[in-house]
Amino acid sequence: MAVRMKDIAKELDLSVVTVSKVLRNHPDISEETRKRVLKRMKELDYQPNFAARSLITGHSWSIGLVVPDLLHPFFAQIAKAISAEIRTRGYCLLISSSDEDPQVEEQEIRQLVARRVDVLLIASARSSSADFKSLEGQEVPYILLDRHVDGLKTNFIGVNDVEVGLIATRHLIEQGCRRIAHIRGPEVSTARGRLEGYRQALAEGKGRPLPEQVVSLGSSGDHRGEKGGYAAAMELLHSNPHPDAIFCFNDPSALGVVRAIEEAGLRIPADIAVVGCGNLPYGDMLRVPLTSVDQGSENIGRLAATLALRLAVSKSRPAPKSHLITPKIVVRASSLRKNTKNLSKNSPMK
Amino acid sequence: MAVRMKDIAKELDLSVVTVSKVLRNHPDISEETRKRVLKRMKELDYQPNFAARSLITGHSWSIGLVVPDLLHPFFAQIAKAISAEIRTRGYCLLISSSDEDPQVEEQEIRQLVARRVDVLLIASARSSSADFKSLEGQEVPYILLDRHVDGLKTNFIGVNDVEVGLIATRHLIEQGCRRIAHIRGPEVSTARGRLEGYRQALAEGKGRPLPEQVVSLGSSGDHRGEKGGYAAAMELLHSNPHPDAIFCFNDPSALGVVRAIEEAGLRIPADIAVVGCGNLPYGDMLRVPLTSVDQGSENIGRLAATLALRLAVSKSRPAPKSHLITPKIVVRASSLRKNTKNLSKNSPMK
DNA sequence: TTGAAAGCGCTAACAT
DNA sequence: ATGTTAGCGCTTTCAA
Repeated sequence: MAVRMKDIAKELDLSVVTVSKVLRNHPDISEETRKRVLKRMKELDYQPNFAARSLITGHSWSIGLVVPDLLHPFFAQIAKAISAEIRTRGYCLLISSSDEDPQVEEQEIRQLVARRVDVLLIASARSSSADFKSLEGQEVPYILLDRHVDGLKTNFIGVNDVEVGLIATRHLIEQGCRRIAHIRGPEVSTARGRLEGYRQALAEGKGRPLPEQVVSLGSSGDHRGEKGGYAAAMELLHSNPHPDAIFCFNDPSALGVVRAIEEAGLRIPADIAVVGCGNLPYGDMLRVPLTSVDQGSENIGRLAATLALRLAVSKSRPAPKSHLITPKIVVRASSLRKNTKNLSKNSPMK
Repeated sequence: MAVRMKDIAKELDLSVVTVSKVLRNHPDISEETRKRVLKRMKELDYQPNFAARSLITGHSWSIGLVVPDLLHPFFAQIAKAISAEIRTRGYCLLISSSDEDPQVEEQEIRQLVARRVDVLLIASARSSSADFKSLEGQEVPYILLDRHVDGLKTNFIGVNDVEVGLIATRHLIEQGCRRIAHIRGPEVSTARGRLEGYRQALAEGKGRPLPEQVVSLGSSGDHRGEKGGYAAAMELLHSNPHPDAIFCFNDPSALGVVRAIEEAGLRIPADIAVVGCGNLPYGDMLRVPLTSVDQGSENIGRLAATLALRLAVSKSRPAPKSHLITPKIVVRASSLRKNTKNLSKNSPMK
């Protein structure tokens, strides 16, 4: 067995309580005793038993994170940022990748609740507020990431998705595009918001609103969305006249769109401009460097960690907070028809 | 507070023990009692307290994973695969991203040990076996992933790195390249192995061995290695004559190499062929589709999970096992000078 | 088939 | 400044 407080206490002829106090920097300990205990702890490489500590304090000093897909850079970046942030405060991160499966997500959340994580961070694959009923019942505080649920008054950290749709579409209009299509994502808040922003931008001009043309990615299990984007683009290419710009729900689908356009023998951006969403790593190294809306995933991670730590310690349950990141567009060749002041000078590679 | 066994027991006029037995499917329980208890548990949404259970059983039903960088698709894929594999068995995954920092790694490992994870999976940023002394002392079994440490008899799951270097270099030779350079990685087993394979391949021909030319990526903190690859390529381009092929330690550095070559006004692969390592997602969508050695990260994750689960339950400590994945080359335009039978038919996008 | 007693390793409240 | 007592929620052992 591992070394226990009892062992150290016995060796040093002290009580367990004294040893415990030393461990937690209790003030009522003489310098001498403290030194003796600390020394022996070092020598024996003592590690306190968290299970025992958790049992009595009710805290687990761990934070749970559920994401739809850990491989997706957006979520990986969030996870990484959270990990870095909480580790300095002695917290651990329990991560679970739900594979975009609501069933799995539900089950994993139960797991994490049973393990008494101090806070739960969820980038949910579900969309109905009913799904969160069970969570509301629990006393574990939780934060929704990226995707929120209508009618659920809860902590939320994500991107202003309407703004995403707005700046992407506005950018395309500025580039002279007039038949701008949108490939929308599944029925989650992010897709709805981006669609809404797209529509707002189309309606914004002085004259009559630009025509809207929306197709759906479908909710296939293919997380990369490359295939979905390809299929959706094929549909758009067969319309007459075909669009002169496509704003895509995410970068993977945009890559599929690029492929479809190239196969059709059309040029990007001359015939059709393309804008994605997420600012994929190495977007600047692609065959057609991809214009994309950056969602600041690192910021989301940092903010989430900060809020999580606050919730973890606060005994009372503070009023839910919403935090919206403002997205930024990163303009690259896939949409650059003329020089605009919007062009980011040092097109970030992240 | 959450519902406890005691509450259920009292309500149903049973003892805690009986409830506990029902929970764990103990056979000595009458069908009727079992049903009653199970029903009430459902109604109250009872979640057993893992801390209490762990304290007494000594198992935490959790597995720890330490990776250098969660954002790197290679490690993200491993994490995802492990997560999927262990979740079905009721285990949780504690992930920590060490940022390639040995200090952080050490600290995180201590954390995980203190939390009594049942198994520890480590893709280590360290290279000396001395670093693992403290772990040897602990009773927690651990598995090294991807990078192993010489002289440490331990569980290991990774790629046959010599084979990686061999097939990459052989491929370049087959393509007619004769001045093949290698940009090697930092002093870890993976970099050493690939270098070794590179050398073996150069020596393999009938005539006298092809000349070797090796530069180092340097151990900069830049995980993407894009900058490092660029710098290393610049060095190679200034040699006279410059190489006609470059085999890179990883894909990010290969991207930097591509950039350097293009800036120098040379063609890929006509003037210089490039091969990377890791088979980055969307490698086929790059400006220069990148030939790369796939390391089967998903397999590594699955194997790691399987072995981890075995170690988690076995009371005795089985003899350490090593498991080497055989890498596969995915040939794309960056190295394709002539048609070869090596060209994978359906150039996988994963 | 059920339950009483003991205790996992630690912390909190209260002596001394 | 140090120790005593009690108990966190559960499992294990053994008795009924």
